[in-house]
Amino acid sequence: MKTLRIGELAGQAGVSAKAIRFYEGAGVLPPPARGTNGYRLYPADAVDMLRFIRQAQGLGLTLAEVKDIVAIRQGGRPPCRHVYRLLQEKARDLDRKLSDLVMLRRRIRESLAAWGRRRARGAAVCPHIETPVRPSRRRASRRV
Amino acid sequence: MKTLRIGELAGQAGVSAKAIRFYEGAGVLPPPARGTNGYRLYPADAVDMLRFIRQAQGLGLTLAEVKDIVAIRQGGRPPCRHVYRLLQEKARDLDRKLSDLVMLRRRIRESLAAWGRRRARGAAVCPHIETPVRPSRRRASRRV
DNA sequence: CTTGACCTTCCACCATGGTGGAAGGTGTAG
DNA sequence: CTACACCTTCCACCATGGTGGAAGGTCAAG
Repeated sequence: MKTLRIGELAGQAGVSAKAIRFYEGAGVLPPPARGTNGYRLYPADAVDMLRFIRQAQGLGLTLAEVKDIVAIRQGGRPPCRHVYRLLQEKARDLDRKLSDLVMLRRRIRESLAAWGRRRARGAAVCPHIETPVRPSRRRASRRV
Repeated sequence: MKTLRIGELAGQAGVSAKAIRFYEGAGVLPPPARGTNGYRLYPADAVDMLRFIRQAQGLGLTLAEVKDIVAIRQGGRPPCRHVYRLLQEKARDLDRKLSDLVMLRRRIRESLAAWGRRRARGAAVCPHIETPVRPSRRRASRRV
């Protein structure tokens, strides 16, 4: 099987070599084999792994979470329940986040619409700031 | 008009005094008047301002963005177009983010379902990792 | 007068997700 | 042999959004 050096892997996966080493250091990406020269030698499927990492990351998982998932890929099956729970929780997180975001979007669109109307009538206020503050569990959507 | 010291403001707005000074330093919160003793003296509506900041932040705006908006609140009307554009763009961002998140959630739910099915049939794999990678404009939703 | 709560500034540190560069080894081409 | 691209490690730094603590000033109560 052909192995890749870090630069090739980086090129193919669309990340920087720096980032790859960073992932390895962070425990997200398993340490690869080394050549006699000390170079990292990655199996071809490391590309998929990296793409998965980017994908998961881009979709809202932190590296720490990705790490857990990737660890399971390596470690065989034992804690696969863990992934299950993690993903279940993530799905719930997303539900909350989604509804928050939908509300935010609606509010922004309303502000924009109101602004347009006032603009049309010549008022010179900036209504976006004056949106009523509904003191809810704002903390709920932080640290997601 | 009654003024508040930083601790009172912090208490009423539900943020730390540290954070308030941080916001001021970051240019998000305008520097308040000072007493002869050097204490910061906030007008009562600073509470609203802070709540607005937290709200905006909690809803996905960065402090830099909030800063722009707040600057306009202070500076009168001139760049109110700017807020308009900012919010328009934010709304578009949210559209993209929302659809990405909906996809992620669907994928996770599918993974969970598949896992349940395989589990029922006794397979010992971890399917969540093997989700196909659709190499799209993933970057589009980063830096939001 | 002392105690305690509050305020001031400043500097350091935390996590997260990296990037940049220095100093040095390796490998191939001309 | 030299040049150049590539690799190694390590340490520093960036932004973001803060928190913590030290050193000192202020103010009201006891």
